[in-house]
Amino acid sequence: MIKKVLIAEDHETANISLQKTLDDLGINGYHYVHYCDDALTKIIKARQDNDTYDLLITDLYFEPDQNTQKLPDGTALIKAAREIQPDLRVLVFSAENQAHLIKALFDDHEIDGYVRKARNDAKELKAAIEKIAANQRHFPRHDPHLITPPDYEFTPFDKIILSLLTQGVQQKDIPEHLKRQQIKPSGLSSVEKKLKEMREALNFTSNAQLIAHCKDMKLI
Amino acid sequence: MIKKVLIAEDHETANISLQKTLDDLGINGYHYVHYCDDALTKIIKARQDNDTYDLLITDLYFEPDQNTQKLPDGTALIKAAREIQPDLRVLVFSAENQAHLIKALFDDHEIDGYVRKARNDAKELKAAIEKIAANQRHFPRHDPHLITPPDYEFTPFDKIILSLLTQGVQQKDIPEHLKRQQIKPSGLSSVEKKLKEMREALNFTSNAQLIAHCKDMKLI
DNA sequence: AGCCATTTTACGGTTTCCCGTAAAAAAAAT
DNA sequence: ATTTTTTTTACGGGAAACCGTAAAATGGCT
Repeated sequence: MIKKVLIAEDHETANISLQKTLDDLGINGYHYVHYCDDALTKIIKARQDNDTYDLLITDLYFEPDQNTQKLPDGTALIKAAREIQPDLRVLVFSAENQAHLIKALFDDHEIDGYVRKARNDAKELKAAIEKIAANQRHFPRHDPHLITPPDYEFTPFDKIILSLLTQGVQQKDIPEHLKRQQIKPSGLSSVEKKLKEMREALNFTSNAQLIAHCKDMKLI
Repeated sequence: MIKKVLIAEDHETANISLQKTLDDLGINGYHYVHYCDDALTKIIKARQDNDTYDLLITDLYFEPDQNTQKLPDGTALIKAAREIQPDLRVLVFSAENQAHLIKALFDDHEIDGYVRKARNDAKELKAAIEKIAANQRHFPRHDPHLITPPDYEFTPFDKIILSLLTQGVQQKDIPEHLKRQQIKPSGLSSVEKKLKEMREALNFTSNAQLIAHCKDMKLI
């Protein structure tokens, strides 16, 4: 049964709709906040008062503003919240549509549901909350707008190289940057090999194409 | 005075919040739709019935689904609506944060207000509607998250070149692609000059950096 | 330690890209 | 129609990227 819910969502309109959704479901024991840090504070407080939340509904991305926050995003909030209260159920409500990122939420953070901000999101929210109340997980239904998982797994090293390229560092100068950061393979040949490997894995012909793709995937 | 309002917004939750905002303002003569085409239909019908809308509140981007639509986005809706009813006032409500795109809405489409989906969007919506009711335009307040206007104006020709590069066409092969599409300057030197010009205008050192930037700006 | 497997680096040859200059073509002006 | 101006193209040298191969270094393993 779900009685006490915490909403963490910085967009005021989205927050209001979440509240209305809970009203419609007859769940009136909810609080809402517009910052990750406030959410964590409430979770800690509730734990101390032995009156924990049954469900956290959170967005993934929070826009930074003048109030500096410790928790950078929803994922960090989930991680921190679970350290306080491991049995807290979590429903993520976000516009994110990259399948591998959503999959990672289920796999690595064991979230209980994901609803994408999209055409029928209010109806889907209700369905998700009811499923979670029945101790089921709610996976996004097959959605043609979910971007298919990447055909290649980018390592941190890959991302560093690509990131340097996007910053305007030319290939031949990448080795010195790597050495400065004490990153293990730093030879120019290794950089060339890595780039070739990425291009071939994705069937690309140029680095330009590779960088464009990574930007689309929001990898860098 | 604003009495009759049309809401065009595909995200159900956002749509609900817009309705609630109008309720709070005491405006109860509103209709809402989830598709651009439906919005235009209603505007045409209202015109025929001599009961036109006072205000259109619309999103910019509508996700395509199985219902094929004639109007691709909010901008097209605004354009089409104004042809039916030139005095229709328009408030755009979108997550878009590129200043030059928002500016273009005010300049080219003479919209009456813009509210960005962000932290205090519900309060800002109310302020915007009240200002429009008082025959004023509502410009987004100075917002650090509005992306500053680009330092370089990309021509269609620029975009074609960049687009070819992101598709994996190598530079030396761009001339034949241009000739095939019968685009006027098609020499390799012209392509090189253009790229150099773009890089220098933006203080970039490589094409990789240039492409990354354009992807960030959603220009390609 | 010594040996093997793997990874990393160094080196060359080739292709592509970069950039300046000059020739050619096109457009504008007289 | 001819000159002037601007735009486009062609060409060539030099730098960077690409790619295969071989040498060197690294990391287990007995």
